[in-house]
Amino acid sequence: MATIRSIAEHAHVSIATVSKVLNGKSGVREETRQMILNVAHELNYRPNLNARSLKSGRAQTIGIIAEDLTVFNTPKIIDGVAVACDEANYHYILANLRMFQRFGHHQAEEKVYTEMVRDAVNVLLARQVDGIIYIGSHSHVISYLPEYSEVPLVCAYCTCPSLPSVVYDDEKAGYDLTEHLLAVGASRIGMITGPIDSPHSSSRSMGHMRALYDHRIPYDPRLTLPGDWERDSGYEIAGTLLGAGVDAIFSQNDMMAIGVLDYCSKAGVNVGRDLKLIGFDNLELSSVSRPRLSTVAVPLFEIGQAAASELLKILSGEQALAPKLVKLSCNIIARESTLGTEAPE
Amino acid sequence: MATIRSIAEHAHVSIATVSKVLNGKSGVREETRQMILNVAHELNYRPNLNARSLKSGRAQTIGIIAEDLTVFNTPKIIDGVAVACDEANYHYILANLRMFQRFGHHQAEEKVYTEMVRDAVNVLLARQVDGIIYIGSHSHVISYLPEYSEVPLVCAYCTCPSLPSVVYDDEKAGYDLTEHLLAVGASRIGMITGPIDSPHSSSRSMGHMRALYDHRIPYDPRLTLPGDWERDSGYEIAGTLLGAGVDAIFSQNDMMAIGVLDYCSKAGVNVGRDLKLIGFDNLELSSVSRPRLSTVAVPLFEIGQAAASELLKILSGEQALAPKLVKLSCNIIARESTLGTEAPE
DNA sequence: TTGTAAGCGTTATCAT
DNA sequence: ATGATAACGCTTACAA
Repeated sequence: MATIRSIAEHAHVSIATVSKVLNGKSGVREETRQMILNVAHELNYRPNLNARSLKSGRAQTIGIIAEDLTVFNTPKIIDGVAVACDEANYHYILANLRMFQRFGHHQAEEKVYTEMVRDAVNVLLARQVDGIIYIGSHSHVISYLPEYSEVPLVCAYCTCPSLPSVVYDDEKAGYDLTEHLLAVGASRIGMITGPIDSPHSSSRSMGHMRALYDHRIPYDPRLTLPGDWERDSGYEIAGTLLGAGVDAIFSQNDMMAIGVLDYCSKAGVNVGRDLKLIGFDNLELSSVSRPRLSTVAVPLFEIGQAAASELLKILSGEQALAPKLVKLSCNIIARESTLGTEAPE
Repeated sequence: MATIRSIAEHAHVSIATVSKVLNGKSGVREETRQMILNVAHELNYRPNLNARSLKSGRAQTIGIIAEDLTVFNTPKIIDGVAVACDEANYHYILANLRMFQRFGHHQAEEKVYTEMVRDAVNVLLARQVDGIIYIGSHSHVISYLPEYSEVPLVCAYCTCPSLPSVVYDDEKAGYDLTEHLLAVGASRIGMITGPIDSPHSSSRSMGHMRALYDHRIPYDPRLTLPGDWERDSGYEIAGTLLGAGVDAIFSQNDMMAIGVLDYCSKAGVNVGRDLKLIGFDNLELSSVSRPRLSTVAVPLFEIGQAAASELLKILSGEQALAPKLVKLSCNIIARESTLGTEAPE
């Protein structure tokens, strides 16, 4: 590999001059400058970033810790981080905890997590990253992040009370989607929530109720039933809700909404016309069901971008490292299940 | 950050001694050794990997170039690479080309790709990676990889004629799945291929025909119809094939198989009993359709692992860098669409 | 405008 | 057994 020194030799100048040229510093005759540039190009010179970082103390690199790369949200978040990094001329190094691959849905002991995270942080730190972004595999509160790491840390798609965190806004999504339901003519809306202890559920429900209130529609609590995020619970609750005479259902995730679709297809309910249905998550599945499912898209890419830009701002000194919660809005994806089938087959 | 020097000071020894201890070299008194280890631990010492790589010339790091991180296969392949790296005590750096995000399905000009790849290689090389794994976003032949990069290069999920490449075995999958269809009682099998110029299609079809031949079943070419990978083509061709009296359909991807399911549900054909149906790709979708779709799972994780292990072998000198094609077997995922519904709702 | 030289954190050679 | 020192490729005062 060509080094700054070999260029200096070929160009018959000192390494300092080469360095200046390569770093775009002034104080070099244009002629010399061109000559050096030519030589560098001929030699196919590529700076050794490790050496540069060693010298300058800044690696222009951030670390990304992903709880699990194979969970469907993660790649898009990383994509967002990557774009923000590119724009800021930063690099990134990835560390994959493989939590889901390792433990599945089972919670391992907290200290196992703590250890895994600590190891990952150490590896990243050993590589001299200037900061770290932690990407949760689902939206939860993280308690096992190092209280104080030597570099700033930002959470994406999860929150840590002591850190800047970027998440999406469940409450607003619940509000917006309810307005959408009302806009397409719903007047009696049933809701299938997740398990009662889910913070997602309570926020989404809150948004729903607030939207109803703002539209002067009384909220009937009997029309809200808890599911377990799985398809079957959607199926069962759909029956109950339909029996109670709802003309719309807000299913708090797509999987349960698919269950609702199952029920309706069996019961001969025309979803989109007789029943307005909306899910949450924008699974690929939702664009493929019949009818296509209206749903809520979580701004994954944007979460990544925002997390990176928070971190970059901290690194540039533009902003202090302080607890902070950035909430990004979700997008309502309106499809046939609320709009109706324009062109029936 | 604690350095080797600060440890030396605290321990009242020279940095050379510290280095020896930290690298497990002999020639240090056990007492001194323990003392240094203690100090290092107290100071929370972490070696500066960049400095180490600068000095030693080896970074113990490979680069991963992903054509597009958000394409569904990619994360699992990376996961495989990551595990292999961890085991070998290597690190990895990711570069994401975002091809699909940038161009969608449109092919950009070849020189655009060439440039993107060259840039990515340069970035990785600037970070002193010892080798590179190139992950295609779909299985294709790559022509735009640098003829000669300064480090070894291995392709995963795509092939490059001049490089070691790890892919899955379409032909064998076609063979195996046909045997599965025969095993569950099929005797007249229709096949929906992709576009005629797709190499996947020809390999899968070849495997299919070979399996029929081996089982002494005459291949009826009129039962093979080309689709376009999309759902609608599955729907249409299903009608034709069913009209021709097939009792099984091999749809060369899941999406078209879903189209077949659409048709059958409309036509009142009981898939799993009256018609055996198998897809290809193991999309999440396939486990959620009704009936659940039998399909072929591509060994993504294993491809990543194998690619990494090829590269690692080359790096260790255990193997020379030479063109080579590693083909991994796919798994048949048998579900209700070929096994029938054991417990109908 | 150009060059000299120190030093970033390591490793490794060669003295002591 | 231990330590002094050069070198890896680079940046950056400072000197010329």
